[in-house]
Amino acid sequence: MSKNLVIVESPAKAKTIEKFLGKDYKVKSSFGHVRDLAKKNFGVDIKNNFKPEYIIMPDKKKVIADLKKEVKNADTVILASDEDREGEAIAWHLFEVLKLKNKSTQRIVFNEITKEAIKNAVENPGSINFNLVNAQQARRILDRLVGFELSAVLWRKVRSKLSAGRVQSVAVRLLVEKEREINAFKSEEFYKVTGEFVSPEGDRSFKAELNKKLNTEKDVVSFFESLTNPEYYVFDVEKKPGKRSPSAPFTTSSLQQEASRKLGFPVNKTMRIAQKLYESGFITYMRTDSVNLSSLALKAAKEVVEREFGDKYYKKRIYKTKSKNAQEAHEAIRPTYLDKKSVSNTSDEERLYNLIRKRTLASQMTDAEFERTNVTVGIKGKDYKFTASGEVLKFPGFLKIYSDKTEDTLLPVLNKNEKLNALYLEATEQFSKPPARYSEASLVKQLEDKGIGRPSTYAPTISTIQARGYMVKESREGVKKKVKHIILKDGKIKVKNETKTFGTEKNKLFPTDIAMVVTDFLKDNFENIIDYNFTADVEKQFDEIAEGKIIWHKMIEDFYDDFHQKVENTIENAERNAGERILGKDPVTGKQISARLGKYGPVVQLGTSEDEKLKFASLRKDQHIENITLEEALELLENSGNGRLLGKDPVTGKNVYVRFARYGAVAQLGDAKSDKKPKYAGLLKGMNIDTVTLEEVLELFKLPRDIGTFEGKKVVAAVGRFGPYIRHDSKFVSLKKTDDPLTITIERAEELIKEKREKDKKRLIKEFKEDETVKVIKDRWGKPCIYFNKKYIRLSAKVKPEELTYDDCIKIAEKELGSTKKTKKTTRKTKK
DNA sequence: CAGTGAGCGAGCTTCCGCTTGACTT
Repeated sequence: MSKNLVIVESPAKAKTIEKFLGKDYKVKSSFGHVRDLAKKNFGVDIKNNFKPEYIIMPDKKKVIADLKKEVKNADTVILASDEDREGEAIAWHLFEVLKLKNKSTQRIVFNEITKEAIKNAVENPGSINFNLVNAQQARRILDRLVGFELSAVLWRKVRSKLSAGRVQSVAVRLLVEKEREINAFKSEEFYKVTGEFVSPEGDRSFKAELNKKLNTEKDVVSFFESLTNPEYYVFDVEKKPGKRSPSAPFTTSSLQQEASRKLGFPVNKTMRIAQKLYESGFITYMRTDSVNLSSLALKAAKEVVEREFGDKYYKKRIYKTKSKNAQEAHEAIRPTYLDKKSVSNTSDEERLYNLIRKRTLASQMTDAEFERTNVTVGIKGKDYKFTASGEVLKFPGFLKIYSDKTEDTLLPVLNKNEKLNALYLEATEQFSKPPARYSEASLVKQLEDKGIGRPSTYAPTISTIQARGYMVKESREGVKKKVKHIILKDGKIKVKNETKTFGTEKNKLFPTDIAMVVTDFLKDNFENIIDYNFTADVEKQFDEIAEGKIIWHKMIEDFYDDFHQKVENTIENAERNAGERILGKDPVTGKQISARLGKYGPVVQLGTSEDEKLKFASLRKDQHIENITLEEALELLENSGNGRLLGKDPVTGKNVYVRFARYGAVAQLGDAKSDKKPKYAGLLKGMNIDTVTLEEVLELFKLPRDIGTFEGKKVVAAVGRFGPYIRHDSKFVSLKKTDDPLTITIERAEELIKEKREKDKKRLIKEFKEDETVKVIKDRWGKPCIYFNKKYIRLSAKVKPEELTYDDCIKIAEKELGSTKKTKKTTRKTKK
């Protein structure tokens, strides 16, 4: 019988600790918070000193029931949640919910999971720190009040189901302001001038760059023309040593950034894989803001570095956190066993583990040492200079393990005043770059720098602002621009025109129109809440609560009085905000033209609500309320429903357009207005609305195409919502990337059909005579499920899929679909 | 798949942080 029950937050941690503590201790986990504010009435009694009403979170009912059983069997309950504000609150909530007694309850903390630290903690128990608990309650209640009241204002003034909050609204604001900076950015052209120089003997050569940017083609040409019989020489050679130090071990945020940069992982993928590594016992906890390594880890790092690389690579380093608002309840993210070089066979886990291991070891290694050489090339009688720099690694230090793309750039040995010849000079036209858009990881970094959000919320925050329609993550093709390339060789100047792509974006975050409208609205009415310093300001006050200097509900009251007044004012006075921008007047009808958010997205509108008849046209995907011009709006209204006119179909004589539709780019045969039913065809991958030709589009209208018969049934090739496919016997088979629906042969189609049948057979677990459309099959992830009414219903692990009968399946399906089916009202459609 | 867009207004939505599975098409 174990006499002591220890409760920690994470089950993986529980397992480890149980090993350290021996038979008298049972270690269980609370799985994080167990209680939260009720939803009704905000879960806060505003008139009664903001008294919170807590309820057990629905998904924790079972956890609590289990813990209650364990409590009954224990003499002493030891609350061992994390050593921070949230952890202290968890301990208190457990105390309350489990109805613990002061006498038989202890509170312990440790920030290192080692046998020594835990034994030490158990031997020195304390009690719950209520100041810290109150600081957490203040944090929670403030977030609830701000979140729910602001969201409710948005529902009334902008659009239903929107959200706002202390963290997410600032994240959205960052995206919006960056986007506007980029839009306002005026790109300037300039010329980068470089030359290749060579010693008179021809044995040593190097490239160097002019120390001055030239702005126009004219400047370049006159500079080149001024170089009649130029005398180049080595003006200066400078050598100096350089050093680079390793970075601190990983925190959640820095891990997300590096995994994004080096492995191309989105933040949620990084966290999912890190969680796996943690659960398998390979790394320490992955949600942390600490850069601290335990004494044990430091010792292990020393051993591994000295063994693998030798003494002169080891250097003990202690890092201090720089991030605001850090709670440091955990260690930095590091391997649990540093000498373990490899962990598993899935390559993503392996790669992330390797990154963590190398970063940890590197953090305890010596500096990398360089020798940097700067060479300046002069021209006799001119002020212009060319410069080149080279870097040679003298001692790798930590770079031995944590490389940062450092290649030696070698310069030849050169002597001051030595003569040089130029093989050629060249000038390439460049454009100054606008500020970089945020990626997921760089947005997280920005939030962390401002002390907003916590390690456990970075990834969820990104998902939330995306789910609310404030942001899209996209890759966009750059714009092709003509650039000039001017070359001076053998005293002759040549000008070449070249094409270069600028501004290509890969997996970047773009704020939507609704994000701009909401941000402006919040800025106008709740400036202080989405101020970048708001979190830092309230954090200061939470700290004072934690130190017992101020009373938590007084702090909330001070904040809320003012805040709530603003909420009331806004509801009363602010106009409904659809982000309307008046663009001007229609030169034909004289009616007003405006751009705003419509029910289905951004639109331009002809006329005002007083006018009899309004006309609308949706904005294209690449157009925004922010910056659409009157001319563009007129064009949209003019072509409303049509799009870019490509020409006429030679057969029917009808107009052919390409336009954006609900699910992507389509070609359209016939006018939306005059023709009853235009014919549509989805564009193929690689076709672009701006570049596709009439000929290519006319080909598309040949689809669906009969390609022959197979087993006595017709085979048809076409393009659908999910791409090109063939249909046979009312079954669909997707085409492979290399197949073209316009040219695919019946032979190839047969192959694909057979392949699909084979695949389906492997997926099939069971089918029924009663109804052919109901099956038990494996889903995309290989998990057994019921296929019913074109939907997949996942089976719980307890059910044996092979033993299911038809009736069982129907029962499960009805239960699942019935319970999740929401009473969705169909919008009434009226036709005038 | 390839249209729609006001207002009418019932009943819904929403926050941040701490944790894992269960879930996804």
